[in-house]
Amino acid sequence: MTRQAERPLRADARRNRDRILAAAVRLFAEPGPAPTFDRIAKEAGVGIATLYRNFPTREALVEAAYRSELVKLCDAAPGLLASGPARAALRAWTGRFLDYTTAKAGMADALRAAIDSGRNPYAHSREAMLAALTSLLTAGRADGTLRADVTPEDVFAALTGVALAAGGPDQREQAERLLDLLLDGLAAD
Amino acid sequence: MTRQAERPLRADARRNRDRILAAAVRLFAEPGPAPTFDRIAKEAGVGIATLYRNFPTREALVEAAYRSELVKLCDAAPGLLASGPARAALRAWTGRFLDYTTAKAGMADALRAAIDSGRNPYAHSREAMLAALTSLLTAGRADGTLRADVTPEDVFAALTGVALAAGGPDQREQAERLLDLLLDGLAAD
DNA sequence: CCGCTAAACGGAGGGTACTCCACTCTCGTG
DNA sequence: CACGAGAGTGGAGTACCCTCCGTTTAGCGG
Repeated sequence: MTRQAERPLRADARRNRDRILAAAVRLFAEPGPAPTFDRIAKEAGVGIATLYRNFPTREALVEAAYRSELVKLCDAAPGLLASGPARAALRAWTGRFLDYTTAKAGMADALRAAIDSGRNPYAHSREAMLAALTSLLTAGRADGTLRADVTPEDVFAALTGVALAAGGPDQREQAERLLDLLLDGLAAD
Repeated sequence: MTRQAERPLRADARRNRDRILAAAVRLFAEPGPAPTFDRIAKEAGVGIATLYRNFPTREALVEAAYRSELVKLCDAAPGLLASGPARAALRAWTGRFLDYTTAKAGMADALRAAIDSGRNPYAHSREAMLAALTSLLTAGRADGTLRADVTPEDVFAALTGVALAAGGPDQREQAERLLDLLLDGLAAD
């Protein structure tokens, strides 16, 4: 049940998928509780089963709906590295990660699913995040400010944990402190 | 809608509550997927609304069902402190925390709810955990091995984040590494 | 162009969480 | 002991997630 990039979709299926994503982006941007799948399907003009076929879980839909913001987040790493020391760049990037995960309802839970990348719908998000973290960690190791024995996977899991445990609107200060704590743990001795 | 300790329950309500908890403990111990609320109510011999009145969410039921194990976990802190340095005691305790949160389905999510202690059903769990962490952190500060500027609340959130992000059965090694990382961040400079 | 195949469709129905409200029963007071 | 008030009850119904399966339609090959 992997639809992404394994086989070309029929034209009608492609159209429906795009319509679902457009509807989801629209509805997710509205204030208030998360829209039901039924509502998203109606907004897209497709049946409920079509929605599920394209996006088997809510996490998969959230991840796909915010793919462009994910790309922006990951693309920010080189610029941050160019404008300051690696450790500061990593800390800034983690703040942006928190912005990303907490700005949209359900994003932290989507990342939780992404940690277990056996679920193929998330492979793209996972790989992009790991690539960004790899560049940041590599630079920090090279300049001697970050330890060499922590993997991008572990940092990704730690960041997701922060987002899950302290991702609420009134928890931002706590989340920032947890990021500082993580960075302290990542510091080279 | 706070039932715990604010007003004595009628005898029949007390009995029903106890039966629900006994049924939940029994059913949670069975292998396989988490039991439905309907099943738990039937097992307890009460109506579904009675189950909800006593435990408004699944997290509340999980928390109450495993209260005794929570007590054991929190009671372990003094013994750990008596048998070794504070930092090692804290690390050992965090490992037990992970045992607690990952041994039972839904426990990490219950803790996620406990972080926001505005939800009164969780106040007991939260206070007990914070008390244990306070004793561990205080000892570490006194012997100079742990930094003084991190609160028990932040450590609790960080631990819950680890459990949420890396709490699966095949993620134990990663979770242990994240705990090590957290302890490194907590170390005094 | 036509026929065929299988990809894709969507509404109905089942599962589960959750709430409503008419009814029952405990407990406190006289 | 009797009575009344309100705490407590539970089955039916609602909301939402999710899947099944008969039907439709795109696209390929002759």
